Amino acid sequence: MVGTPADADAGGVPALGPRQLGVYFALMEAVSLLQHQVEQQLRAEGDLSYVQFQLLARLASAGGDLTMTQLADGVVYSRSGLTYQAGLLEKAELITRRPSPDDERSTLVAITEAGLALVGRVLPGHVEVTRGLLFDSLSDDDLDHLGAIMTRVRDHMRAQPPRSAVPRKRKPSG
Amino acid sequence: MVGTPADADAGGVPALGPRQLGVYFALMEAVSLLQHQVEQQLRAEGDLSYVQFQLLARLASAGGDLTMTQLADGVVYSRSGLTYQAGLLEKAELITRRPSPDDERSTLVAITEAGLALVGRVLPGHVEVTRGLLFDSLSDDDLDHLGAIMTRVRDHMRAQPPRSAVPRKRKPSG
DNA sequence: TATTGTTATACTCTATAACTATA
DNA sequence: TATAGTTATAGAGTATAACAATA
Repeated sequence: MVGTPADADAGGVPALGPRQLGVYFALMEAVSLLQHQVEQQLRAEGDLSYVQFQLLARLASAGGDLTMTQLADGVVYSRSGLTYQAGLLEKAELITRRPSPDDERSTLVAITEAGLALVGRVLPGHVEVTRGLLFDSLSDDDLDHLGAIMTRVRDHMRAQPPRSAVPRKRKPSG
Repeated sequence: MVGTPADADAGGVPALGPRQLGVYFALMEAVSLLQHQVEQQLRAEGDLSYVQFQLLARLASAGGDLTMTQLADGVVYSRSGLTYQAGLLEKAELITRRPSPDDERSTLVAITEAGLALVGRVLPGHVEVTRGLLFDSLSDDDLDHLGAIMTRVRDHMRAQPPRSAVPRKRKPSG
């Protein structure tokens, strides 16, 4: 913990909602551990990164095709990054890309049969890992609460102006 | 959502606790968005990655020195990765490394005055970002619940045998 | 022999900027 | 002019394996 009451204002660490900081660090560490395990599973069973899995899952759940921009939303933070990942997935024949007839600037991305099959093959193990690490520790009530909280938080974050929180730059050490 | 009741068993996606999947995806996306914003802030105000911030924060809150192994725990998943990061932090004079007198295999890592100052300089903005994105959406009750849940989950994950969930390898597509 | 940490190396991923083409 | 996407490129980060030194 960084800002417990005891050491607040000692060593330059300001006194700032230690309870919230504790929650924040617990959240980040738990998700970090979960994500690491989940990545191991995806790599082992499907040779996929988590980002690639997210892209495939998004395409699998979308009714039809998605444009690159739609596909990127919330998963990848630069267009070139998505182009790179889409290139890999296309080379592995898990997705296809074709120009949109409506707007010829756009690229329509679709998941292939092989892509769907891979998602289907990987998902059980994926759920198994999350169950063992996350859901086994949660009561039904916890699950409801966590779901309500994180859905609200996620929607709030999505609605946020993307770069509102990058203030003036104060160059530090080097 | 990948496994809602409607499309379960359609397209190869098995029917597996859709409610849990929803909670899981909301959690992962929310934290991903939060982490991305937080990384922007740390980079802008302190020229730090999140991993580097974690390492400094851990050293700042530890009473005294930590060994490399202690420092790595939960933050970095390979020893060479920590050596790399420690090298950067040392070069920036934010930490020091020296051989342990007790066990001469070990390296003792300590945070410098500059390191403490940097943490102190970066933390307010960090808290500000998390407040805007996370805590503003949470009631006091939510905060209690989330804290209780994530602390329990984190401790459960920490106690887990690290590599229990990496079953047999089925090579997939490429 | 086991453990702590470093080094060498290869690889994955991301981001910025320049570019093309369409709206 | 603005938007969608790609390409080139550079940089950060990670992991594996081989290694040295100590327990």
